[in-house]
Amino acid sequence: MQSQIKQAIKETVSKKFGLKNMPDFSVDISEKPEHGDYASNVAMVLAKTLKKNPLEIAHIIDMELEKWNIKNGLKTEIVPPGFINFFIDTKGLGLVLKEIIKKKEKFGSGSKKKETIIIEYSSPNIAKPMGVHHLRTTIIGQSLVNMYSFLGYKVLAMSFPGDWGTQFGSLIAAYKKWGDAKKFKVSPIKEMLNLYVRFSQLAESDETMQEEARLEFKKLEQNNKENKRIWNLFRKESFKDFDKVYKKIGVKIPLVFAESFFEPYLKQVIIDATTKKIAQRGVDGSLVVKFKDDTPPLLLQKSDGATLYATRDLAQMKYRIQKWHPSKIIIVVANQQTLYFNQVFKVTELLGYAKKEILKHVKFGMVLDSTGKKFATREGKLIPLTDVLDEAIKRAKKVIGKLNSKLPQKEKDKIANIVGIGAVKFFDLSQNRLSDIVFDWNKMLNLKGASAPYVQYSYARIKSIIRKSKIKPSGKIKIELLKEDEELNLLRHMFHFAEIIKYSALKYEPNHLAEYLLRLAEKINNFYEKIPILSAEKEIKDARLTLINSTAIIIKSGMNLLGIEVTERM
RNA sequence: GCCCUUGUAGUUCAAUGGAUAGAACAGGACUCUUCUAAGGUCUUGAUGGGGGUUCGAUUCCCUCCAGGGGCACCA
Repeated sequence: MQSQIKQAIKETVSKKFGLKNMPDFSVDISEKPEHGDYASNVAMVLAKTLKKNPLEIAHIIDMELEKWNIKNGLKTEIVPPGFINFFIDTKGLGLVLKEIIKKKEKFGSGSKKKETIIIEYSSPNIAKPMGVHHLRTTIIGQSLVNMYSFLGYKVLAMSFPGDWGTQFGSLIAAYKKWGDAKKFKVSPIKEMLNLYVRFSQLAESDETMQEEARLEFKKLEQNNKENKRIWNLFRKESFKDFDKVYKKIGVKIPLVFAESFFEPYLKQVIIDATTKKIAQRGVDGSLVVKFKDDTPPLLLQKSDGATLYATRDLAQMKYRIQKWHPSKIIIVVANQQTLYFNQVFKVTELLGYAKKEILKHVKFGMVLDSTGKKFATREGKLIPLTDVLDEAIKRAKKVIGKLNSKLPQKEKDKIANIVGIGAVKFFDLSQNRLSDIVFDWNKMLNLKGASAPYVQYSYARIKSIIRKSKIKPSGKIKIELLKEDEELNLLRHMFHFAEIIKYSALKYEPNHLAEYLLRLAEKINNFYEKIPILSAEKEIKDARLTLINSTAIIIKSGMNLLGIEVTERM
């Protein structure tokens, strides 16, 4: 509807005023009911070019649009300083309700598109537990995957785990020095972290240790048997651990291409870079890309011939582009790496792999420790993600125990899982992704107020009413029976579902969808307080049940797009 | 030093150049013989400072201040 209104205005204006270059104007979703459902600023934008009073322009446009409005179930109102507000009439609202009932969980989804979008996210590092800081990339990435799929794109969800590089030289060196096979077998992840921390701390003041690490990695790249064996051990245990975490948070990433996968492709990148004269070989043997502008140079090969993260990233860019021809590659990685991706995107274009424009770094703020600094794994300050999730489930369980003691234990556990994990995810997804988050247990595990449980609770209450009604809503829509403000406000809000998803996906900002769901829950709660359903007269009861049933569909659908489950009881 | 990013109630966060800057938590006052009180109603309270562009700026530009991050042999 939003885009239809905009298009209609555009046509009307160019016809009426004969404007060739239409200045950009907006058709926004109104924030307040008294401003209608949509509002346009077109008259104010045109005021200067046309040298006319904006109110006068608004009236002219409105008159021209009148027929079109009636056809589409819209009424308009012109308000100073020159807004044109559009109100959807009851007929229009009835059509929406009908569509929700018909399409169910597909309501708001887009038609199938040919474009392929690659979304790279999560990408944990081998030999380290997944920490809270992996939460953001994993959850934001997953919700983008869900939204773009819903909109009809062919989405390739992909992760690029770090299993190669000098840090594995450090680990192998440490394992050879202090490794204990027994301890390793008992708790491999903990042992790997210990080795890494111990080594890094010594290496900080000891140059020879760093040299040793580089040497061990070099040997790994040259296929040294013992080093490869140790590395495989690390890899196997790590992937097992990742799978556990993914299972717990309900994330599935079908395509996993670890750094080491691209080893055979590195040579070609080096050849591309040298033959195209993009990179220069230094006297010490290193290979560096220098940029024309003031972007700092990017190293592709060390003086000892070993490759770097950037080399492997470029290899994967080439691989992906040639294999899938994506129209967009979205990479969900923290703020930290902004400069790095600038460099890599530039080189990708210089090498002729793809235009820079199809590459998008979706960056986000970092999770900081209580002192406001970043979590440094090297100093062993990491908070494992599983700890956070377990604590969330524990807290949810406590609340359920207090409020809903009649449910069987098994169902209670299931609900605690959905609520606890949902709360953690929603906390992250409901805020603007660019700001840093200072880690705080209470903040992250909030189960009250503007949170996942708030939305989930609203859903459970609707479901409870539907269960108690003992009748199936007829599905017949008699919109004239819905007269109360609370009913119409609810419907008006549901109307915008599809637009919000599009907007969220386009901006790569799931928080708009989260905000939308909070407001939807708020509206259903207002409805719940004031409008009786079960005790209403038969026809009205049926209409109201149809209405809340469709609200439930949207809540579920929206929460699922954020990667959060809902539950029938809680 | 250069680059990226953030700064909004006591606290944690919203706000697509629009209309009276929204929530939540904390504080205060109400609300379960009525469909789940993880709810609802009322209430106190904010755009870091200074310029500029605009009919209109939390949003765009400049500058200063403060936080976080980055700047070739780590990833």
